[in-house]
Amino acid sequence: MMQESATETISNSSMSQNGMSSLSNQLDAGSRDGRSSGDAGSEVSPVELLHLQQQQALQAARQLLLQQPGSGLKSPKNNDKQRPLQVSNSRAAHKPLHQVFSFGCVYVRGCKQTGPASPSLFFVVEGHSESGSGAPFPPRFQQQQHQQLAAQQLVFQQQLLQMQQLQQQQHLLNMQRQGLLPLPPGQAALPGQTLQPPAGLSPAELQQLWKDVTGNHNMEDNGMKHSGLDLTTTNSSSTTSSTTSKASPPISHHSISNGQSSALSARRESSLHEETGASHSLYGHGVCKWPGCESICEDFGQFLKHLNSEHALDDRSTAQCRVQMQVVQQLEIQLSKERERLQAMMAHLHMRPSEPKPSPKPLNLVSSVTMSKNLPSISPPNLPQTPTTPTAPITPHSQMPQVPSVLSPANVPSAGAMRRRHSDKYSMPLSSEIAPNYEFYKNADVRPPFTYATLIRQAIMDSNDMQLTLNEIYSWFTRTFAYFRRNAATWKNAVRHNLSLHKCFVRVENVKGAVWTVDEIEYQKRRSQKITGSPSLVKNLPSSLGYGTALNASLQAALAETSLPLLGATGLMNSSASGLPPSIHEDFNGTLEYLDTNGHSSPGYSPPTHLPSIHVKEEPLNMDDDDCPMSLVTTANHSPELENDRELEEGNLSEDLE
DNA sequence: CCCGGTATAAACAGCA
DNA sequence: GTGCTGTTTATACCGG
Repeated sequence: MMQESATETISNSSMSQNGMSSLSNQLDAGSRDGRSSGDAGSEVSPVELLHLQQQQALQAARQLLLQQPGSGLKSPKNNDKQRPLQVSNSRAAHKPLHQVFSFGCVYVRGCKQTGPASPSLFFVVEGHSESGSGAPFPPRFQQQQHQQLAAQQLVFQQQLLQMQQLQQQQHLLNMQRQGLLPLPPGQAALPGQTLQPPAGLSPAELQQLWKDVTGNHNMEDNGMKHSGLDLTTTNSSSTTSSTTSKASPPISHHSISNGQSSALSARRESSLHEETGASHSLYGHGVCKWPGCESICEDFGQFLKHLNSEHALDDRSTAQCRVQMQVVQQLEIQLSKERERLQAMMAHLHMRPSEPKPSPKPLNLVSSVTMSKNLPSISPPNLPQTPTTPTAPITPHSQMPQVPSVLSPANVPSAGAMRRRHSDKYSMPLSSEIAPNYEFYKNADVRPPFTYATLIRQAIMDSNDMQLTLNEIYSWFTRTFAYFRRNAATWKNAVRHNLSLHKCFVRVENVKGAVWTVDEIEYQKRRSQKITGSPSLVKNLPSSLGYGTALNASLQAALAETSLPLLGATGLMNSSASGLPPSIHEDFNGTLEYLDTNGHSSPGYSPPTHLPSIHVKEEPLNMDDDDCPMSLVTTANHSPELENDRELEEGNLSEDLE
């Protein structure tokens, strides 16, 4: 089985993109069908109406902008010049989402409950698809199909909504990264809101939807507005090219953003939008939202003064900015993961019919998702913690397009097509990977995307006395991973090989015989060797720059956001940290610690360098509802997700990703 | 293309 | 002799 893994990996990885594309096409077609049927009744779809309205508003805003000297939009000519740029940005920001959108389906928490693993849903999808193609059905079946269709639409609508949220999040991220993110209040409620699906909504409803999504900030701000436009346009009229094309011209916030979030532009915005004193991403609710600042500014002007004086271009600001960049990166990674999950879900739903897989095991369904999630990228599957709670996010990384794509374990005799570990280098640490997927790996015959060394270390760390005999390590492997319940000779040999090979594994003679322990220093040494980039700056930031608590809170909040999917999953499965399956947490040093079901770390795992802040659940000081789209999530976050905090911090310390 | 890390396979030795 | 444990070597893949 191992023999073919290499070639399998190659072929799979090479196929992943294409496979995804084809899937996308299929799904796209499916969504088209669904939408076309819905829009067939009206000449102008609600979406189009809304789009037109938004277009008009945008045009008006553009006019205002064009009248502003030095606005970067001095002339239509300039405008044209910028268009490509804007489009480019837009593409960069939305491409993935668009990709997902093209599926006509969005990840929804609801899916976690019903789950993509729902055979009925799957059947519905299939039936719908066939219906779209004009496949004849018996009357009775048609009725049934109709009901199924409705159910399917509901699910898809929910997913679509989720998609919107995702897209918006990404958009916000981009904006934030560019320093011009006017984060409207109420955004935080986004993830949890039970908004009505775009499809079939009236223009008013859509407007309201967008308002809700943007926290009622809306059309005042070009950026947000455009964002909204993109959102609406993309999600609901991905097939109505005419409408979509109209959306491109607008001079979006991108233009402004590209011009930096200078005081000038901010002032411009302020003048543009009377009551938009808070149009600056760093200013909201009369408070400077610079990380760790929170200075109160009576008005926007004062804020600008404050900004220029207190947050001028210096080492500190630069460093803080750098940290913020990392936060954004984390968020983007998470977004990427979410996107992958969605794609995996869609892939699963669509592949399912063509793959008569009579596996009654819910896990298999999950497995399919997991494996297919690898399509475009990598990262280990973040699967449901329990077969009954198919929620955990798939954690693919767009940076790792080499991920082998395995449609499903059932299809791949050797689920271990992945010859190389993924998460080690590009994805989340083992802890965060395995923790949420604990049950999955335990039951699904999927090769864990971790190196043997990582797994061995985890096994040892997982023990009570931090030492295991070879046999116990074997047991841990088989106990923890279904994948290692076969081909014992192969992986056992590999385990032994790794134990001997890596200096980080130390053999200690015991009364009972020989046991293996982990030389953490050596292990970290190994890890650090793989680290790319200098962590020094970030590492020293909190102390040297006085970032302090606020920064930590910010990072944690961001990380909490990063764990949104996990959170969502967790939220469904557990109202609190308790009840979670054993989760492994990783601290700054990359050491893992297992949490018992009560969220308490097992004795002996507390790393010496453990930072208190890691475990401290702080309310993000600098993150109010305005700038934290997922603040609700953050607030609702629980200890299980804190691991992500640590991951981030760990990431900052460059000690995490192998 | 080179190099390092990793996975896999296998040979080999020591030991119970 | 057999099986387990541990070491070492060889080969191949992959990503930087």
